[in-house]
Amino acid sequence: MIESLNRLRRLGRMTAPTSPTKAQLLELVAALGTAQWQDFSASAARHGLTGVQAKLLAHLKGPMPMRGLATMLVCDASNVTGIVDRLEARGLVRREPDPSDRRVKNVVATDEGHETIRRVRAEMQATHTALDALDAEERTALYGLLERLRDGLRPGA
Amino acid sequence: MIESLNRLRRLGRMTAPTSPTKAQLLELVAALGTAQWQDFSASAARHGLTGVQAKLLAHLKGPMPMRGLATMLVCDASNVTGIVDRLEARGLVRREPDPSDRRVKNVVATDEGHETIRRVRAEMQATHTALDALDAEERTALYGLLERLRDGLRPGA
DNA sequence: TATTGTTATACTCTATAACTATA
DNA sequence: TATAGTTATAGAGTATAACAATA
Repeated sequence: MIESLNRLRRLGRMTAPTSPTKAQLLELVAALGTAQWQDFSASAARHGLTGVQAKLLAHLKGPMPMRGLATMLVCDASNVTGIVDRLEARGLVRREPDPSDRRVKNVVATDEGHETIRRVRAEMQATHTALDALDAEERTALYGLLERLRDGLRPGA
Repeated sequence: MIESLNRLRRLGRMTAPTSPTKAQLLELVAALGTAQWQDFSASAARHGLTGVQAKLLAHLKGPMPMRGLATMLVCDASNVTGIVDRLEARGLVRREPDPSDRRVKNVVATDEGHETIRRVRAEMQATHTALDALDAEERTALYGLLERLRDGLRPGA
């Protein structure tokens, strides 16, 4: 237990001999965010998807109204029409009428849609080896820290 | 020392009672990356900049050739022309000839460019309070971990 | 009246290909 | 020949404003 914490500390000490400032930490978070998005987009592109299309598909666990997708993507609802149009044209999602509100259209992933995003996810996991060195306790600590960072960035999330 | 490590661990325990899987960690890294970019873009927009424009300006510490900017932004060189055009039209950057290679144009931030990006950075720091709770040792550990994550995402970086 | 989804429009970012001027 | 920067072009994402259908 103490050993895993010491290891956690050693991981930090390895590359940052002096204590980083808040500005340096924010810069690194930005670099990590950029790297994450670029890798995800590149992986998506290998499967014929744009980054945004893959992101929508990845969040589509069940039927979701267009409006909900706009909220998830943090963009105007009018944009979702085009994004879903292109995914639907490729047979990766379907639009279904909502039984309880005829204004609403629910978007659902097709089998091919599920399969495609599954491959993108698998590819991401395969190329991310940095996390494999962490044991269960270290992952827990890291998860909590990242969660706090994210909540700090988006208080409402 | 041990106390700060325990605190680090407690921070993790707080919101993740069970050990997260690699998939869950990657999903959280993605969410953090998205949140980071959206906050940065929103801050940039408040100062009349797009996210990419602000990113270019933020990395422009000294004179940089167009080619170097393309490498930094991880995009084709042809895109940089337009991005710099728009920044230059607003008086935030200048193009200067390179003395040693007449093919090269070096981009430099104007005083107004520096001032604008300084305000964006200040705004980001002000809204990111999550890091303030960490002491020097915790920041060091976190920095090292984030660095490892980033390097795992982009082995070449 | 308010909300959902869509259309029309304009702008930015993106890659590709072709061009020029230099090296 | 190769490289730096640009132009032209087409596609995708973005916000704004207006609209029809429904609540």
